[in-house]
Amino acid sequence: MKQGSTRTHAIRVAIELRRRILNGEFEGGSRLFEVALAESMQVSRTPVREAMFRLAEEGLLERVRGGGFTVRTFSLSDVADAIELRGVLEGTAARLAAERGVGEARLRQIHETLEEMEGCFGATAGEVDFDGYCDLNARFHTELASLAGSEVLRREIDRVTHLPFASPSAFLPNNADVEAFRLSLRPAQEQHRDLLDAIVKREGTRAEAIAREHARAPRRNLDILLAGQPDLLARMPALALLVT
Amino acid sequence: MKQGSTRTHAIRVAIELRRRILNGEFEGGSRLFEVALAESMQVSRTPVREAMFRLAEEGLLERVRGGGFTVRTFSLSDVADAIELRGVLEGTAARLAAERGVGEARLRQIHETLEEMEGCFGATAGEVDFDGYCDLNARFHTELASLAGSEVLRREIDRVTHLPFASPSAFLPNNADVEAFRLSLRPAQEQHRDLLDAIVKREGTRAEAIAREHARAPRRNLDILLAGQPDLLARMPALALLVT
DNA sequence: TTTGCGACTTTTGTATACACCGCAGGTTCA
DNA sequence: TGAACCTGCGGTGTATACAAAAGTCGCAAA
Repeated sequence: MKQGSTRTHAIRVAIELRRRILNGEFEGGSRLFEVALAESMQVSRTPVREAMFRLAEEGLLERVRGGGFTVRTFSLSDVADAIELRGVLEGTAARLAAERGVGEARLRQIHETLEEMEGCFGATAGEVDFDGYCDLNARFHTELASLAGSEVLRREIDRVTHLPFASPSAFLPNNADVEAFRLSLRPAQEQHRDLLDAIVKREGTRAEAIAREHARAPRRNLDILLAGQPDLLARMPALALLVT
Repeated sequence: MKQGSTRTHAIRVAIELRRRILNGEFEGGSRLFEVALAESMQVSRTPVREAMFRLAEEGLLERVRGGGFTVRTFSLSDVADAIELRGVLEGTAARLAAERGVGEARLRQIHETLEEMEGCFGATAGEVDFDGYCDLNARFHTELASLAGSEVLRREIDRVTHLPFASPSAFLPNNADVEAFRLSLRPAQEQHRDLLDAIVKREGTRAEAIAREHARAPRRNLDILLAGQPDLLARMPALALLVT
């Protein structure tokens, strides 16, 4: 394996392996063999093992009795639960931020992000800079997770968010062609604004409720896909782990 | 290292290392060296590394830039946040259980646990079987975590609970001599009962609120210790990681 | 005195060989 | 005929040697 951009083999293998898993290159639940992977990536078993430990920590692999790992599979209800869970955690971050108060600097920063997001919307209803919005949306949610000043909470949000279908931008990118998705962005942005408003006004319960509801947008989009666009569904990399 | 009861060296090392960390045998934030540990446990570096990966996953160790691990330290506010977080997650489990409904078998089981706990209380106010109650309390909370039928949520609760000071029975055991603790058990048991009642009646919001409030009991106990019993505080193994 | 460079040391990262465990299939013995 | 046992194979677990990188110390020059 070539000395790529990253530091250690283990990290590179982890990245490559993650890519393959999310691409659906492995059967759901199938076992991963160290030797085979090591050969296919031109490294020894040692960094492969380390990479597998890391992916297990991420929740993409599962330790199996008697040693080794299998690719973890998720049911549709797991996806729904993960989204619900992110909503609960972000809601807690928002509530605590409101209850405890937020420093000037941090508040200014996330407001700035909010205003930048505003710039992604064009004059007419359906006109949106999708990619730009996605990036900024991710940044907004990262900043939100830190807003309560709790490292414990921030970590946990980070964890849940790492599941590909539970990220704040899940079921958004590469789908600008779905009318319903584009139109859902404006209300989402309104929720962002209301959320900050509630935090500033120290309205913890309201902030929590808004954050929870806001997290459900991807869930709605998923339902739309399930109902009407199975072809698009298949193109979603986040859903390769789904077992039907 | 002798062939102990468990299967692999890596697991044994992880257990032993966890014990040492929780015993406070390492300075907070201090780095752990693979060779030194390997020698002290009479194994090679390989299982030691694996053990450290596992403990990092648990949140007891922290990866440091440039490789290696340090012992993670927690501030008092981290402890408070972890307890709050457990409350939020158990609250979610309770709410979802109420909203979705719970199967007969599971419901009967957790009710059984509840009744067993009742048996730990004696005739007079302060008379309690402390150890028995602790065990059953842990069981009750485990069953609660599964009650919503969400594997994703159950895992996350399990994770947070593994931090020693965030477990449902934290700041309970070995402290039967503290009057305030013993007296707090009866109200706690009432909350258990109310919680199940809310779930059975499908009152999700009420169930969530009770679970959240219930999780704060350890927090109150911690405050009591902080205020009046610093000597007892020092005897708490869960708090060895605390940096003041 | 301070700063920058370079060799040395320490510690982690990787490859590899070997040990061990479970399992499947065949063989042998009652 | 069936059951117990041997045995080879595919796989992970562990030890160890070596490579590479990061940190450390001292020395020299400005």
